[in-house]
Amino acid sequence: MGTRDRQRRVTITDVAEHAQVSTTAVSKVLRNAYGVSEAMRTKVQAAIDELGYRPHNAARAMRGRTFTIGVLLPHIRNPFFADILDGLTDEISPSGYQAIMVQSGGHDPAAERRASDALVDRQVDGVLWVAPVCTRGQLEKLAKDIPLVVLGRHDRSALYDCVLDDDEVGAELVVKHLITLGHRRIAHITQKDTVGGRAIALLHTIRAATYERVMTEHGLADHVAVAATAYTEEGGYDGARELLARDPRPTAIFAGADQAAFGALAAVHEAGLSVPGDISVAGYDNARLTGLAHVALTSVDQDGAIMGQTAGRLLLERIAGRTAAVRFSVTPALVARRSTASPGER
Amino acid sequence: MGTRDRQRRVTITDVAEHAQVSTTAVSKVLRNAYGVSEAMRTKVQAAIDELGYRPHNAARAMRGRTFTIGVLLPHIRNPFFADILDGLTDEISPSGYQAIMVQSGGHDPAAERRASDALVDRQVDGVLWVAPVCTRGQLEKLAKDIPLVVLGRHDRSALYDCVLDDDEVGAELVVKHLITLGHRRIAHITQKDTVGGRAIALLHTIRAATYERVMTEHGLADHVAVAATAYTEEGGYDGARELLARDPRPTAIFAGADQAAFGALAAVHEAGLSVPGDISVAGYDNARLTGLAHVALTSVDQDGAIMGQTAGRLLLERIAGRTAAVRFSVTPALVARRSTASPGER
DNA sequence: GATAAGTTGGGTAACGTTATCCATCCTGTC
DNA sequence: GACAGGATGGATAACGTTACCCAACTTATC
Repeated sequence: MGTRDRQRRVTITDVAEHAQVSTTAVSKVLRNAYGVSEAMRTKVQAAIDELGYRPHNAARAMRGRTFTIGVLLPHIRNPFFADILDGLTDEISPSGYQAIMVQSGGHDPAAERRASDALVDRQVDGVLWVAPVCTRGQLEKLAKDIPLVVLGRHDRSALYDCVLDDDEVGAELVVKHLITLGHRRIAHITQKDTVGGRAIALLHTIRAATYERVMTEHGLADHVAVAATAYTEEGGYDGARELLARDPRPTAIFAGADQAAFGALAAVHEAGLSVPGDISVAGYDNARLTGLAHVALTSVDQDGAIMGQTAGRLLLERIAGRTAAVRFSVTPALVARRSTASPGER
Repeated sequence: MGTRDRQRRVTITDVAEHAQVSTTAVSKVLRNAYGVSEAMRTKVQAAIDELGYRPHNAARAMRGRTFTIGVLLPHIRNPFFADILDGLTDEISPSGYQAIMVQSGGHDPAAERRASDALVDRQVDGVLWVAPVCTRGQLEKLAKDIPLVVLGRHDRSALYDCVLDDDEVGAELVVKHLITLGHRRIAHITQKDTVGGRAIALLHTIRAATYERVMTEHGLADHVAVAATAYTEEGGYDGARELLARDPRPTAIFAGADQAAFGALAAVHEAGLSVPGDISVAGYDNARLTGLAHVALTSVDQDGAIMGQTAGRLLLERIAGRTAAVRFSVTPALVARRSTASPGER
């Protein structure tokens, strides 16, 4: 440990001595527990302030709560996650809770498992898991130990709460928007399933299925064209190249995520085609960059801040004792920008 | 706490019983401590695997290490931070360490303070602080308690290590690139200082100062034009509008960060001007999106993964006992793309 | 004025781990 | 064969906090 001379921390005992009371009394004040007079509260609070005492989290974790919420994110490259986190923080910090994040690593279930273990080992009071790829069984196993809210999955479970975007509505908005503009050959870029049948609950599956449904409902079943790559720039690039090579070429591409739409835009430009003159492109997520004047991507806005805020509220409720499962769905909205137009129009 | 029936955790005692040895022996095996025979090691390890034991982090924190590195990020909207985090994770996970992230909130020193306290309270073994805005004194105070590596600040201190990009080299590359292309009226977008004199150490100050130095060295002192807004899209947008309104108009804009460059691009397009026909635009950071075909932003690449990896190594060294301060500087490289060209050229 | 009921404050045993001792046991050495 | 010295394993006291008790006191009730 080296010779670092960490000055000894101020403990609850120091505060108790300084205020001439017992450690129990101090602990009660800290936890807003029953059985503390107003006089006691002010006296102890004064000592706390005077000594600059802060509770030792690890010691707390041995007995009670840690006042920590663990957030599992696949990665931190998607600005949508930042919105979620901000919403969560707004909701939980007034109650003295702190959010800590851990990267779960996206597709690799083993890495994801390690990340979730890391939070459990650190005794967080609750977990917000964004876009998990593991099985529902594993989520339920975790939920038995710790209050859990899952964000961005269409699973149903009696053991944890779900916060999700209504991807069916969102995808329908995009496809109908393109149809209304006059497009018929509308293609879709989705994510390739890495895992088997259980993927049904994942949001990209919903978006892809809705795309096919709406196309079929409008008599465009023959024009369904799907490239299964990934919700990344590279995936969008590869997917768009694949779709553009088809004959006849689609006049519109609906990418299941903005990141993929960015990649698709690059591929379209590279092919010497113009947007929206030759090809309309639409995304999903309404990431910050979509709004920039030179990108102006049509997208679907899901209010990440509200989702994060709700997740926070649900976690606090669960920590307080609620056991019944709750499901919260956000209705998304279409944001039409200049990347989509009627086919043939400039 | 509700009626959740958390099944009791497997503890070191359970492992000891199962392996018919003392808890001390198990602890020694876990920590690779001295005084354990090969036979003992395998026996204990077998029991650990069989019972699926995982060390209880909070309990560890009471006595020894937590095997946790805390990472303070201003926010998670900058993909450059993701590179840093990935590099850090690669470096520390083989040693059994786990990184947890906390948002420090950017400009607000009070929020930053709360975030850093949160990590200290959670007994992390070391802290990587990315782009702190607090005073050097506060950093040193923290460094007295916990091994600290600061990333992205040009401070010097005997108490903590620094990992930084050589912003002087990077900024010089950009300005010289533009001058070589034939530009003379080169403007710069920088960040407005929120805090007083100490800001000298922050990277935007270095980039701005270098811009002025190189301009002056090339006899272009009269053409120096700086807009002090912020390293955000909005800041870039506002800054570019301000610069474009000047007479004579600059022929090139060097934005101190890619995010600002994106905003500047939007403003240029909105003004009906073309890039690079009318205006060349360059950024700094080489964020992922800069490479996309339809953005193609000239930028400066600083290898975030290497920086994160180095930070991880330095932290492990400090945890192991090193006390001498180290300073690690990464030399950046220019990535010229289509957003810059000779003035008047199309 | 005796008793019950409620309020307030404190003593203390955990929680799971580690580090410092200490007690063996084994292996050479003279 | 006595003894030193190293290797190995274990007992045990912390670490800072909380929650379950119980004791003492105050107020209400008959």
